[in-house]
Amino acid sequence: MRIGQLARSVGVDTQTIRFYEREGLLPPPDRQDNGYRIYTERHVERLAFIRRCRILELSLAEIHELQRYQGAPHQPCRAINTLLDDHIAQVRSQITDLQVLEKQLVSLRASCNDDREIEACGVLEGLSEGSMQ
Amino acid sequence: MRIGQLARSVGVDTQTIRFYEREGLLPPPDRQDNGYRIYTERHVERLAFIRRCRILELSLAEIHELQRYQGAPHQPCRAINTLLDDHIAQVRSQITDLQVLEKQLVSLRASCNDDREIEACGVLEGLSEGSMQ
DNA sequence: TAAAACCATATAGCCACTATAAGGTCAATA
DNA sequence: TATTGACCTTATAGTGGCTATATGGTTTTA
Ligand SMILES: [Zn+2]
Ligand SMILES: [Zn+2]
Ligand SMILES: [Zn+2]
Ligand SMILES: [Zn+2]
Repeated sequence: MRIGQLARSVGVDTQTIRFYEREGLLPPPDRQDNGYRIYTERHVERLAFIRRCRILELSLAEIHELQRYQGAPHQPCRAINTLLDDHIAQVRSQITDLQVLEKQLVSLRASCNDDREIEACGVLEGLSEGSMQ
Repeated sequence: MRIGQLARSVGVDTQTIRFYEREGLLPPPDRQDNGYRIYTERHVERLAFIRRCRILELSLAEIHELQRYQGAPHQPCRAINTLLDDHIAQVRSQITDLQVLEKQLVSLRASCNDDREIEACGVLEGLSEGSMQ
């Protein structure tokens, strides 16, 4: 199949497919005489794998690492699980950070109603006077 | 004061200060005969304002907008409060998204313990077989 | 036969910086 | 006086993961 069909069947832009190839995540496929890329079913699987990883916000580097593990099927899988644990930890810390941020923003927002002049806006005051901890 | 002292007093890199100037967030200061930038106390305040906004993850575009409001002190402040409301909504949606992500990751992680071969790793299986919703 | 749809490469843009290179200026020290 | 070191300048490229644009070749369809 050609790149357009691969793109449609996995739900990715053709540009993204070429990008993954350049980044070494997707092996370079054979070419037709006219230079068009020809993909096989294995490419579909490989690309779908990448997409599922990306949905989980694994980085391209992490995906690369997972692909290397796939090439050594008899090693213990601890490294894979560790990779995922680290990723989970990072997501949790992002959540925590955003929750702190949300509290600060809500508290700032509470310092003003909608019926003031900008001069007297509590939000702008809060941002200007650095009463942030 | 020169750029280094401004940078230290606000806790920013000198590069970042020049970057803000290029982006129109910080007004271009006067120059000494040798070309060095000379900053005033107003620049300190302005830069500190930007930094406090950035800590709250307001975008440079949003900061720009806030600065425009500062120039019209007798307008009603509704637009400012709306800007903040939108930002809070965005932060909350990020949190929600990350919480969904965390659940998916934890469930994937639960499908494997640390004592398997990569071939049998539940994590890799889950990523390969697309049993994701 | 001509238009529409597809393919190719190369390049730039997004965000908010951060890093590097290559050089000019100034004060203090050996 | 010569040189070190700290400071300043501009210009350019890199980060991540795409996405958009420009320019042109190829295939399919009407
Ligand atoms: Zn990760
Ligand atoms: Zn207000
Ligand atoms: Zn925002
Ligand atoms: Zn495992």
